[in-house]
Amino acid sequence: MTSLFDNLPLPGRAATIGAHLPTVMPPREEETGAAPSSGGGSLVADALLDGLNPQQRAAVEHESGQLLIIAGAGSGKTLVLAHRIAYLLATGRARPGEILAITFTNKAAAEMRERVGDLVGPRARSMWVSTFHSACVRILRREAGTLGLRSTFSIYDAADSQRLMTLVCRELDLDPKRYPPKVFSNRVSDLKNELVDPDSYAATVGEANPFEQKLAEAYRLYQQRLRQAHALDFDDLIMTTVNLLQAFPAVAEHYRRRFRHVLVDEYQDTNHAQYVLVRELAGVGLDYQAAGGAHLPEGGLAPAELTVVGDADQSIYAFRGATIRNIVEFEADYPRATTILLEQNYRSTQTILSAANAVISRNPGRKAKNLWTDSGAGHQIVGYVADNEHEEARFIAEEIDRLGDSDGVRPGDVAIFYRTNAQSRALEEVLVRVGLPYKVVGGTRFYERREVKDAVAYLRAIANPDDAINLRRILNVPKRGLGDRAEAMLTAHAERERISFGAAVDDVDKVLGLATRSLTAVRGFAEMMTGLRALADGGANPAEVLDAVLDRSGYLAELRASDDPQDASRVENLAELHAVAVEFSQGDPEGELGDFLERVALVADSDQIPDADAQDKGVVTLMTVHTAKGLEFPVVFVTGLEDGTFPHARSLADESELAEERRLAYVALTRARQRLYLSRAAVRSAWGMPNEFPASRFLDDLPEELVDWRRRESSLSALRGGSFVGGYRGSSGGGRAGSRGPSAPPPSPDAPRFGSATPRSDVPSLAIGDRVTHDAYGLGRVVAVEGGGTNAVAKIDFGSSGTKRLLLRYSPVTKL
DNA sequence: CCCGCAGGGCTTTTT
DNA sequence: GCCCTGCGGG
Repeated sequence: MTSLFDNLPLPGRAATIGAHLPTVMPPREEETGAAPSSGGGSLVADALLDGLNPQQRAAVEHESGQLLIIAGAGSGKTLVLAHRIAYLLATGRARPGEILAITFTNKAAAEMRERVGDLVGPRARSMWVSTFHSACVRILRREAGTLGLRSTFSIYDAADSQRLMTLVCRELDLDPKRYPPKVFSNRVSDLKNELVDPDSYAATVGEANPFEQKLAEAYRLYQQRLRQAHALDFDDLIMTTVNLLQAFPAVAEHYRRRFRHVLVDEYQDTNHAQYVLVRELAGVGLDYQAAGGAHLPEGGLAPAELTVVGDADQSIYAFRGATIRNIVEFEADYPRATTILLEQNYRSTQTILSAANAVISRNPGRKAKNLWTDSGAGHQIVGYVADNEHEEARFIAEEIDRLGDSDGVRPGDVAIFYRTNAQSRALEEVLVRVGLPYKVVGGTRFYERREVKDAVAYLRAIANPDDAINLRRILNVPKRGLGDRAEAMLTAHAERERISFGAAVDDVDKVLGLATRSLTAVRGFAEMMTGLRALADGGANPAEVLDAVLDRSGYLAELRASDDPQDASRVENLAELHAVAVEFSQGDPEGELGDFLERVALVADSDQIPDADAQDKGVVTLMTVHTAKGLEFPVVFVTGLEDGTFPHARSLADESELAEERRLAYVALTRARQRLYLSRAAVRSAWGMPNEFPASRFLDDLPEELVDWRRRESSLSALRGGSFVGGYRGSSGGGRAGSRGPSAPPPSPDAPRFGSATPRSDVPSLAIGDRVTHDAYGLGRVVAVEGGGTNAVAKIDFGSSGTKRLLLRYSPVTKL
């Protein structure tokens, strides 16, 4: 009903596959000798093993079957993968076209391509080195016909999907309070990541559960609308490819014959759909495994060699469906698999590694692993407790400045990490003030800016006339006097005639109920679009099409005419988009509009990370810890180490979420090569409201001798009588005032008390609506409760004192 | 139909 | 503290 295959004859179960494939390389038994490779010039396989440690070498040389490489942070994972690919080529065990290497980000893919290219030269070109998503797009474009899909299908990003879901919910008359489109959108994403289609979901939904029933309805309609628009959302890219491979054995066989070596990077971040995709592509099904691994179906194709690389301790994407099970259970999934452990770290000092190990070792149920290095202890970690986020930022800026003067550290050597994007503001303010050049990676992304999305919407609507979401977005942008009413008439016409929204626009003369004014406007719009499509079809490159769009639509003229300074920066952003298009055409003169749109759709935050150019002094890089994964910097500041910030408040109540936060902290710490700074703010404002936060539990785990505390406690806690030993409590018994701290006056009886630094054992159990009293804020009413037990956080409305979110364990709150 | 304003919700993390 | 949505006046 809602699957893409509805109107297509579904082949039955996989037929037995005939002829043996001609493309498999003749097996070569022992290839360890220094055989100069054939096509690759003077490349000698042995040279690829030079300088590798024994484990790395084993990972490069390993032959046949499935290989799991557990690669600790900084253990040379990318090097091993690149060398393994080059080694496959150099020994003649594979030809470039037989290799499929999958990464998560474009940046990682580009790096991999470059490194392999450096090793084997231009023949690396015919390998597929790409992200999960772009590999799927490539397959889907090629096989679009099989699916009854236009090969120029649109790719909807999260914002597009959410808009569509909002429309769908409205169409279903759902109360946005009870059934928030955003929640629906996320749930649908989860379902797709689990490969649950609308029908099977509907079948599992309990009758007594109205929420799930509505969700099932919305999912079905959402999927239908996507298909009508010839659009796929991010999750569809994976799910649809899996469906394709499973429903059409001939297609699956084609790719299995082609890709004899499948390599997957960051395997710990794969979700279920990606896991199944890998299995389908490699042809290593569980059926095969169940048969003992030795038996092949008659005349069948031997499975591809599968190499996966990952580190369970760096799995930080559970929230988007990644499951650590895929790597933890790899050996169970593939009983004949070989596992190689890379524990020697080539990135960080022993001090940094010891700190990271101390933090991660607290995670329950974790396979023991210990990173080590022979590069020495290095600098002590620097700890700092600031009074608030502005002071934290000031400390960081001063420190960067000082390091520049005393140690020649350049801005480009430095990265500042935070848990959530919102934290970047305070840091940016100070960096601007002191004049340190910086760049924020992520956050409000370039491609999410309104004007950029508008321009891209034009391009998408040109490439795919049925793309209703994007057409509707631009129908009245810039203003053409076409409002809700005109749009509703067009929609009604489309439904009556069972044509797409885009077709209705072209058919405007037959649309009933349109005012003459509107009719003229729509006609003008339709003619413009027709003209633009003709231009694109006539071979104009993306930049030229974009030019025409901005010009003929009047979009640019409108912005230029405005005296709003924001509009001036919008023009600049459009100019930047244009530059991207020009650059694209230079890199790929044959590239068509669809190719450009694909590039635009699949960019990630991490793709805009500045290269720390040796020439340049570079800029300080600010980003979330998630974005930082896979990167390294000589100097790293990890900020906001507070319980409630990092770990995030929403994870405090759940053990598995807390474990993920801990892995996140592990990732953060292991990015640092030489110097690591850990800071926290005693008070941090969110929603313009200051809140007090206790030290992060992760700080507790650090062995004391590793950390040089520049400031141990906040003024506030000193004021309170120094009952707070800033930075570390617990492990050493906690207790007395830090002897280095300023001696604190005894608390005056009427000084406000905001919280107690030592956790209380009698956490009051509160429910929404309870009336409470707080030692400082007075009477209040509980408006929300998050978490439970000792980690409970309550949002309490104190009337004139405002609404506060309090970690009850530390707050002097009494239930009335 | 367009614009301005008020109010509510929002902050995890992303291909 | 910011952005989007919904509402009312022009």
